[in-house]
Amino acid sequence: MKQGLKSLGERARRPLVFDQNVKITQLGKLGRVEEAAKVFDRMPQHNTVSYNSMISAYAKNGRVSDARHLFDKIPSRNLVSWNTMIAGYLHNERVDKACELFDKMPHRDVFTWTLMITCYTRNGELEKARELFDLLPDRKNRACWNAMISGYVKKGRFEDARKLFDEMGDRDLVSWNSMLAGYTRNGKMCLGLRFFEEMGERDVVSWNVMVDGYVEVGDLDSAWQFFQRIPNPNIVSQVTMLCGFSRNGRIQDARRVFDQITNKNVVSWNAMLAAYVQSYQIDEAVRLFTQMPEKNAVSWTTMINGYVRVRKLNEANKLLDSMPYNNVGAQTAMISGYVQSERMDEARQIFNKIGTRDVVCWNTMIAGYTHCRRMDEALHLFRQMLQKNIVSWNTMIYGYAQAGRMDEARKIFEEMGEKNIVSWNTLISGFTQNGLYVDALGSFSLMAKDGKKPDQSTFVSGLSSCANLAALQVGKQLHQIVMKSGYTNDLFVSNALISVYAKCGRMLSARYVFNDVDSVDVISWNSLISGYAFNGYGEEAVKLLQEMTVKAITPDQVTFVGVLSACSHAGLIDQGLNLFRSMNEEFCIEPLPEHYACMVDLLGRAGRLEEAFKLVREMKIEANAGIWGALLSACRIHRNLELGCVAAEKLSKLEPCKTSNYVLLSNLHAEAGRWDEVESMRTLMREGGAEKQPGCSWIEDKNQLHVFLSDDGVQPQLPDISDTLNNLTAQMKTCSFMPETLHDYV
DNA sequence: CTAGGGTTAG
Repeated sequence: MKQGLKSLGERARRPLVFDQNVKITQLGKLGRVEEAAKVFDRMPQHNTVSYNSMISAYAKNGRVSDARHLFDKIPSRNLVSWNTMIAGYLHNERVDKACELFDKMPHRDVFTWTLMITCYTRNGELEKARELFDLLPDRKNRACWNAMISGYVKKGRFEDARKLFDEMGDRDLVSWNSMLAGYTRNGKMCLGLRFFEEMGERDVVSWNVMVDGYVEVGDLDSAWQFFQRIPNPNIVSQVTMLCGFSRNGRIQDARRVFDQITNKNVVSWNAMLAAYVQSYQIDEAVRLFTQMPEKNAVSWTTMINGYVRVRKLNEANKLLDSMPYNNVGAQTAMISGYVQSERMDEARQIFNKIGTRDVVCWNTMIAGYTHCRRMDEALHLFRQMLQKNIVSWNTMIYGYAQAGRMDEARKIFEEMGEKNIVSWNTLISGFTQNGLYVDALGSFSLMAKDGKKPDQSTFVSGLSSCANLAALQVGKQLHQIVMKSGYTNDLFVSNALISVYAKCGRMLSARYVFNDVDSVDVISWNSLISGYAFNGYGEEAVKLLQEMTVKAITPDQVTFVGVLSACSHAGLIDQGLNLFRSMNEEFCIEPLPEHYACMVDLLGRAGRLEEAFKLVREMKIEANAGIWGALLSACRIHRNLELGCVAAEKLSKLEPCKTSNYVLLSNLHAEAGRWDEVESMRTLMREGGAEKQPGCSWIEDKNQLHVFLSDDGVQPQLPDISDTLNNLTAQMKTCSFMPETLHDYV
C-alpha cells in the first residue's frame, strides 16, 4: 500500500518537474533570467535536467559565474551538464575556462567535439581545431563541419573554408549561410551574389548576410534593395539596415527603420542610440536613453561614449557614477575621454578603480600615456599586462616611434610574436618620420619575407623614404609593386610617387603619374611644383601655379614655397616679387618664415642685399635661421662683409652648433683679407660647441644602396674612390673651375 | 537540458 502511494506521487510529480524545466529553458532564451531562477528555486525537487536548464539560462544571460556555481552543486552530473557548462564559457568569451573543463571531462560526445572546434577557432588555434576535426570518428555530423567552415571564415581563411565546403557531402542551410558570409566578409560581393543565387534554399539569415555585406562595403543602395526584397524580415534585418544608414550619416533613414520595428529589443534601441551618438546628436541620444524600456551594459557604454565624443566629460563621469553595475566597457570609454583631453591623472583614477580589466582597457590606458609622450609610464603598464594582444604591442611601437625613440620601437617589434600589417606599417613609418630612410626600406623588404603584403600606408612610407634618399632605382621597383598590387588609383600613394620622381629629377615620370591620377589634390600639385622648382625649371613651376588656379584648386602655403623658390633658383626676380605680393593679396595666405627666406634668397642672389635686409626688418614675424642663413650666403656671394656680420651674429644665437654658418662667415672674412678674424672664428666655433656634422652621401648601384660618411673608412673601395676623386679635382683645376678660396675645417 | 550561420559598443 505504502509502495503504491509513493509511486503514484512520483508519477504525479514527474510532469510537473518536466514542465518547469521547460519553463526555465524558455525564460532563459527570452532573457528573463531572474524569473527562471525564481522558478528553479521554488521547485520542490530538482533533477539533473533542471540543473542543466538553469545553468544554460544563467550562461545565456551573461551570468557565467552563477552558472558555474550551480554546476559545482549538481548531485549527479551527466554529459549534457558538462557540455552546457562548456557552451556557457564559450558564449561568455571564456575559452580558457572551457578548455579547462574539457580536459577534466570523463566522457565526450559529438556535442563536445563541436564545441571544442569553436573554442579553438575563437582562440585563433585553427590548426588545433582542424586536427581535432580530422581525428573525429564517423559520428561527425553536419554541425561539426559547419563549425570548422565557420571557424575558417571568421579568421579570414576563405580558401580553406571553400575547400571544406566543397568536400562536405550533405550540406544544409547553415553550411550555405556560413560560406556566404565568407564571401561577404571579404567584400567579394559579386561572387557572393552569384553564390546567393545558386542557393537552393534561403532563409532570413541568408538575406541578412547579403544586406550586411553591402553595408560593409558602403553600397547602401544595394543593401536597401536587398532589405526590401526580404520575404520575412526580422529584427536582425532591421538593425543591420539601421546601422548601415547610421554609419553613412543618414540618421533620418535610420530612424525611419527604427520606427518600423514593432518588437524592439535592447539591441535595436542600442543601435539607434549609437546612431545619434555617431552623428554627435547628443540631445537626441539623451532623450532616447531616458525613453529606453530596458538598458544593458552596451547602452550605458554607448551613452557615456556619446558624452565623450562631444567633450562633455563631466556629464560622462556623472553618468558613469550613476551606473548600477560594473562595466569595463563604459569605464574604458571614460578613460578614453580623459586621454583625448590629456587628463591622464583622472584617466588613471578610473583605471585604478576597475576590478577586472580587460585588454581593451589596458590598451586604452597605454595609448593615453604614449599620446602624452609618457613612454616610461606606458612601458611600466605594458610590462604589468598578463594578456597582451597585438594592439598592445603595436601601441608601444607607435609610442616609441612618435617619441623619436626608434631603437626602443625596434626592440619591442622584435620582441613581439606574430606581427600584423599594422605592426609593420607602424615600424616603417616610424623610421621614415624620424629620417631613418635606409632602415625604413630595409624593413619594407623584411616585411615581404614575413609574408605580409604592403598596403597604402606601407607604400607611402617606402616611397617617401625613396624620395628623401633620391633613391630612384628602389623607387621604380616600388612603383612596379604598387602597380601589381593595384594601388595606382590611391591618391596618397600617387602623391608619394610624384614626389619620388620629382626629387630624383625625373619630371617626365612625375608628370606621367600626375596625369594618371583620377582626381589630384593640392598635395599632388605641390609635389609637382616643388619638383620643377628643385630641378631648376622655374618657369614651368610658375606655369603650373596658373594651371592649378584655372582648375579651381586653391594653392596653399606649400605651393608658394615651391613657386617662390623656383623663381629664386631661376632668377625670375620680378615674377617672384609679384607672386609674393599676390600670395597675400589674392590668395589671403600669410607669409611664413619659409616664404621670407625664399624672398631673401631671391633678392640676395640678384645682389639686391639692401632690399632683402629691408624685407627682413619690416616683417611682422620673427626671423628664423633660414632667413638669416639666406642673407648670409647672399652676402658671401656678393662680398658684403658688414651685412654678413649682422646675419652671422643672429645665426650664432639661433644655431650655435651649425658649422656651415661659421664657414660662410669665415670665408667672407678671408675674402676680405681679414685673417685675424678667420683665426678668432675657429676659437669661437670650438667654444660654441660647434661640431662638423659628417658629410653624408649615397649612391645606388645594382639595386644596392651604398651610403658614404666622410671619414668613415669602412667603405672597402675607399682607395679607388680617393684616386678617382683626386683625378677629377686635377681635371677641374685644368678647366679653372676651382672656387677662389677654400677653407677646410674638417 | 547541450553543438554549427546573421545584429548593437570599446
